[in-house]
Parts: sequence; C-alpha cells; structure tokens
Amino acid sequence: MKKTVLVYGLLGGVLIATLQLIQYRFLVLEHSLEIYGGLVALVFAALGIWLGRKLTRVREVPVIREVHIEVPVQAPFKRNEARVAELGITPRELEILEAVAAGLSTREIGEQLFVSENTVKTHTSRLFDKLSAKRRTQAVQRAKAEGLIT
Amino acid sequence: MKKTVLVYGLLGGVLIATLQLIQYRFLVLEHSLEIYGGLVALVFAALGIWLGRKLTRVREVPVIREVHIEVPVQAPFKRNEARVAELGITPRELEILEAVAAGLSTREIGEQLFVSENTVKTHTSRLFDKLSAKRRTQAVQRAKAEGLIT
DNA sequence: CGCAGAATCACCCGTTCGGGTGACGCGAAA
DNA sequence: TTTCGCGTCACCCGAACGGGTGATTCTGCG
Repeated sequence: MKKTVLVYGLLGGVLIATLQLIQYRFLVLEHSLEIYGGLVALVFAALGIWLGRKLTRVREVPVIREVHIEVPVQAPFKRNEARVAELGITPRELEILEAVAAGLSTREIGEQLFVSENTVKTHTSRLFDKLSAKRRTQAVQRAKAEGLIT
Repeated sequence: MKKTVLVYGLLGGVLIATLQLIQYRFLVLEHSLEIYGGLVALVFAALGIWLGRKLTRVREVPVIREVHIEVPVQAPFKRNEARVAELGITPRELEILEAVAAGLSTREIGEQLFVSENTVKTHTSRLFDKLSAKRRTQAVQRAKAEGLIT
C-alpha cells in the first residue's frame, strides 16, 4: 500500500511539473486561458478516472462467448527437433526438462532417473543457460513455447 | 474507500497549494490564472474519481469477453470456470497463477501487480493449498491440466 | 450493525534453487 | 592418441521459495 501511495505521489508530482511547463509556455506565448484550463481539466479528469478505477477495482464477471475460428488442425504435437539441436540441448537434458515441467523437485527427478541431486542440478543449470531462463517456471514456459516439450 | 478518496482529495489540495505557492514566487501577476487552473484541476479530479467509481459500478454487470476458442484435435481451451469456483480460487489468485505460469518470480509479480512480495507469497501459498501443489512448477502443471489457465 | 471473505502486508524459519567452480570417466571424432 | 562432448558428482554460497502466524482494511451480505 505504501508503495502504491508513493507511486501516486510521484505521478502527481510529474503531472504537476508537466502542468507547470505547459502553463509557462502558454503564459509566455500569451495564449488563451481556455486552452490551459481545458488541458488541466482533461489531465486531472483522466487521472481521477484512472485513480477511481484503480482504487475501486471490482471483479468483472467474464462471460464466455464462443467465437469459432478455423484452425488448421494442428499436428497432435511434434517436438521441435530442429530447435532442440539449435539450442544444443542434449537428450538427457531434455529428459530433465520434461521432469521439471511435470512439477517434480530436483530430488524427485534424481530419484526417478537414478542420479544424484547434484547431477540434476547441473543439467538444469545448463538448461537454464541454453533457454536463457532464470527459473524453472520460466524454463518450462519457454520450452513449451518453443515446442520442445508437451 | 471514502477515506481514501478524502485523502486523495486532501493530497491534491496540498499539491495544488504548493503549486500555487511556487507559482506565486515567480509570477506574482496573473493570479487569476493560477487560481483558475487549480480550481479546475481540483474539480475535475474529483469529477474523475466520481466518474471512475461510477464506471466500476457498472462493471459489476457481467462483462462480455470474447474468447477465441480454437478447435484443435484435442480439447478446445476454455477456462474451466466451474473448476475454479470448485477449488475456491479467487480472481486475484488466478491472476497470480497466470503470472507464475509465465515464469515470473515472486518479486516480478509483485512489481507487475503493484503489491508487495509478501502479498504475492500469500496468494501463491493459498494457491498451492487449493491446487495441492508443493512447488510452483507443480501448481502450473496442475492448473494447465485442469484448464484453469492457458 | 456485525460478520465472513478477499486482499493486503509483515516477520520468522527452514528448504530449495541457481550460479560458480572443479573434477572424473567414457566414447566418438579428429 | 589427443581432444571434445556428454553425463556424472561434489561443495559453497546467496537468493528465492514455501509454511506458518498474525494483523489490517474494505466489501457484500444478512
């Protein structure tokens, strides 16, 4: 909450500053008062609306409306061998990757594949490297996106 | 809520006042313009908030959200609302769930949703409970299997 | 009005993860 | 034969995660 207030505060500050600038220019150029007022009104109205919505966020009740679109029947699932090779992912690593995606812990994977936890960690480490991932969830997400695993 | 709005109002007032003061130092002349701008800003900010609230009220009415349903060989994805309700998963939790599935860390989720890490942790904790998961990867795996998320 | 549910945040503590480094055996390719 | 890729394992350390508890605020519902 404090963070939010802070954000609001900063935002307000920025707005005020912007207003100052706008005002200065208009003053110097001796433009119409109405335009300035309108701008201020607009900006603050927008800010107010945004704030109001933010503060009183209400759950929307999504109603699913089915929109059928023709989808070229996608092959059941074809592992992207090319991408696997391209990333230099070894078979063993792929195996670990699938286990990770299945939600297993390092220890569980080790037990399942009859290797030590350390080995699994080494594999995962290399995987994260190759997938440019920092976390298992990220690795899984990317692997799925690339079609590396199911 | 009223308190929040009030606080915001006061804050706005203070800001405006500050603006006035700063302006006063530089532009002693043309007083009417500053006062006018400040008043307009205040009024419209208030109006905006009111409007925002009004709008969110309306949003309580079911919102139509078009969902493209693909028709692949297997199962078309359709968020399993029933299952979500059955498991007692709240909208906010679903939001966090999706972020987790996207491979974000607790901190990143917090930043993205403007809440503290602790809050995210609370949500994930409850999610794991509801999904009978022990790890994020497992939660994601199950959520996908249940059709809770994409 | 009071209550339940949701969302927010904090703190503690133990576990797991991830990064970095180093090492060893094995089989294939150079 | 030497090199190289792969799989295996170990240790350390800091960061992230997960569990538990407690607390506050706001909203909707009786």
